[in-house]
Amino acid sequence: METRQFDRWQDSGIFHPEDDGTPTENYSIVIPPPNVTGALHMGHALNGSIQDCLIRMRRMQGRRAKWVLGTDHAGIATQAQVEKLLATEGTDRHALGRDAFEQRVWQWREQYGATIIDQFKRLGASCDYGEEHFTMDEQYARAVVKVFVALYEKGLIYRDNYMVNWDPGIGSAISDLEVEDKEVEGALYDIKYPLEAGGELTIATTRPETMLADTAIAVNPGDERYTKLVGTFAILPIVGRRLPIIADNHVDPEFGTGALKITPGHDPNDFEIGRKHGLEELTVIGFDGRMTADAGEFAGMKVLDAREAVVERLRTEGALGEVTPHTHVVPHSHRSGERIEPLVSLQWFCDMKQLAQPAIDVVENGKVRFVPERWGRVYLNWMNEIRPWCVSRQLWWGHRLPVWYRGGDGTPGSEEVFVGEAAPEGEGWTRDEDVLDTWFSSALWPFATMGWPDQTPQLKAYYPTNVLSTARDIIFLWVARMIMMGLEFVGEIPFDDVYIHSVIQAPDGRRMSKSLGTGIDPIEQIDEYGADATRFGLLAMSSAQDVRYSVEKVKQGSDLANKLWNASRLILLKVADVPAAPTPRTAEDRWVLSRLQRAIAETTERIDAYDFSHAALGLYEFFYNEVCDWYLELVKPRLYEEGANQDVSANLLFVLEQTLALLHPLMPYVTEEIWSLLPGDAGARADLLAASAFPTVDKSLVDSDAENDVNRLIEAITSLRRYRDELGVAPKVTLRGRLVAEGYDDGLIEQLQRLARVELVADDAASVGSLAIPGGALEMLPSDGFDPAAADAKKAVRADELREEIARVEKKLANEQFVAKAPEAVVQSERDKLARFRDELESLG
RNA sequence: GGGCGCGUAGCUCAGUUGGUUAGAGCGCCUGCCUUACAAGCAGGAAGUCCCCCGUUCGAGUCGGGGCGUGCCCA
Repeated sequence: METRQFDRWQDSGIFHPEDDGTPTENYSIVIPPPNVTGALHMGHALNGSIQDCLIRMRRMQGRRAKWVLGTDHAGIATQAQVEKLLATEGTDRHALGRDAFEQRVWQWREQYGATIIDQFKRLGASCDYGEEHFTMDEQYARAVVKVFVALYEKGLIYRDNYMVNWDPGIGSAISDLEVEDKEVEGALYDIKYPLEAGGELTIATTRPETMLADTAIAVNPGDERYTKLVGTFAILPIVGRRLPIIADNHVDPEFGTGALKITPGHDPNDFEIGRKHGLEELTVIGFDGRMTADAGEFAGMKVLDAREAVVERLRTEGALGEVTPHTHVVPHSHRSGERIEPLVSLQWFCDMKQLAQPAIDVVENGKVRFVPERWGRVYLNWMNEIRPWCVSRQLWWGHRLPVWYRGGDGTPGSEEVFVGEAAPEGEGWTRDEDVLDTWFSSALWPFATMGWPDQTPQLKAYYPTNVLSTARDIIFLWVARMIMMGLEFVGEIPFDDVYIHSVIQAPDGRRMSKSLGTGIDPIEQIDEYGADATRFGLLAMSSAQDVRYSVEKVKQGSDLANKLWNASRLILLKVADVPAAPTPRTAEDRWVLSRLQRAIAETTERIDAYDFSHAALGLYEFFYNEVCDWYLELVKPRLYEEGANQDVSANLLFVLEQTLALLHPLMPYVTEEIWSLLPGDAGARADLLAASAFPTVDKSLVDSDAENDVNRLIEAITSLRRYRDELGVAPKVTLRGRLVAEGYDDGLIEQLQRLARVELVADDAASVGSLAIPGGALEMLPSDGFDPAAADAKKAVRADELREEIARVEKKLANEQFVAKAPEAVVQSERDKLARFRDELESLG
């Protein structure tokens, strides 16, 4: 069923709107590009449901609705996958060579790159599948090069020897955002540094092996213990180098001994201090994660082995003090999981300060709006402290830097540099080996997918897009950079709204992750419960916070789908073949049409406000509790009439049709399927629900009086049912009673009798029980199956409750402050309440 | 260290600018194979709204403090 409907949508072309009109008239979303290596996870499934809900509603509202689809080449992740594959073949990328390796990656993409897109189709996502973008497409690559060159020419991209996060696992620098701090059980080693002037200075460190590259010792200028030492020298154990003792505010006097060894080549903080004080940057750890030749006897050792060896050597020299267990945070690569090695390296950086300012402005002035609002502040905090971005990666899979070098004396940095969109003229140029950070290209996604740098019709029709829907962990990686690049290169924000959706956690509250074994596969949920139920469930459980995965909500969705089927079966089986139209004749007709108007208004408002949970649950409530539980039951007598009632048929069809349309953005499949069964000109709907109009409120159908009347009827029926149940009256027994209440016309009285199984008679015999209903009371008359003793007991319980409530309200009204200060309406409602309780107590007799 | 959340029924969560007897789904209990649906229907029980103090006629909601818990940034 799902495949059939999906194909009908696809074939109809509605997913692919023309490149006409303006971005204001049109509605567009670019998908946050999923990783080409990836499979659909719960976050994608939720985000897909959200975006599809928005797109489908706008499309039904008559706008050109375009959902731009594609994937990200994900440099590191993809390269790692292919390298793993090569390893199983007993080879590696170096044996293959760069060109062959790149070909293998492309091959790999051909084979696996469509997985996630196929999975989006299963979800029912109405993306424009006619164009599938990829961050490594030829046209896209042009955009990337153009941006790089432009930023270089502006002086914002530059090459520098700077401390980077080196990931020895993949052999590349990575950005700050790809680094994750983890707590590690280590030790704090006290090392004694002899002082030139005599004596020694003990320094605590977690990384003794880096001492080989120490070039200073620092103390806090306010630390009186060391004031005398500033300006003097210490001797580095093992190596024998003279280390100046300097003063720097950065040193925490509370940590360790208050004196800090400074290793500018291997620690980010030390690097800053080193640059400030003009210290030498020595390197003893190499890019391969082993000690370099400058490490002397330790050369070639792995870092952790060198640590032990250095400690041992210090011990034999008598330079080792106490060693105490110590838990500290160590940066790890988000990519390979390995410990980050902070290394000074010649890399390409992008200075973000200048780009950030306009991107800060548009959020501050509300041009770009975050939902929920608080994420805007998170964005601004980060943007205000933005730091240079290391954009070069020592990988083979990605956009190669448009940079060429010539000459030089062999040391990096001494060459002639050329940056341009095409290779430079002349001999002897070699191109930079490195590629750009994947996120550099994803930052261009909202406009590069639309053909930029060409001024394409698509760009004119759909940029800026309306909303970017994504998870909060992507705010810095994507959202911020997309806004900066959009403003810089198109001169326009990339999207009006940024909707930050919930992160879905495992049912036990832990992170959903494959490695923890806490992941739940959305495709399995779709297999088990259907795409509609999965979508409904995800939307219903989403909120402004993180939420735990709740399979109950998915089941609720599947219950709703089931209910739609069954209710439709009843309707389609019984109605006359008439056009769907609102044709109110009775109170329940006016009631349901009025309730429908409220459902339309609420659903529209909620989706407009990205409140998907209430939109979903509100429609569930409307259809279950109002349409099925009451309207269908109320109209059954008319429906079962000989030859089917024309008015009720038209009404039922109208209500069903409108409900299907309201639900379509949330549950596209089942609604489309039922839609195709509705009687139309040819006895079945040939037109697609997906292309039909989204319901709008018809004010003439709003009828508060009818709502009141039927709500009162419902309350009366429910009260009587409860009363019967509490008194142990058998379900089939029809009671006898006398109605002593205002506001029930003949129609309502008939419904009350039927649905609560009571015969209302004009009999002035003494009552044997009394039940409060809206507008008065229902007095019970003796009848078979009715036990007056039970009724008396019940009456006593109720009377006690009432006396309690009356006392409470009386006390409230006796409070002069309350009567004087509370709004009149509140006071009046308390008075009404009191009157109602007193009446009811009275009626109990 | 700085920041942002969360704590309401057994579970997962709603709860508008403070104002009926605080809600839903699931689970639980009772009854019903009522001709759309037993994957259903009818009804029910169940809450010290984390704790303390304050503001207010009135606090789940606002303010302060505390406890517990999760995340982000440095």
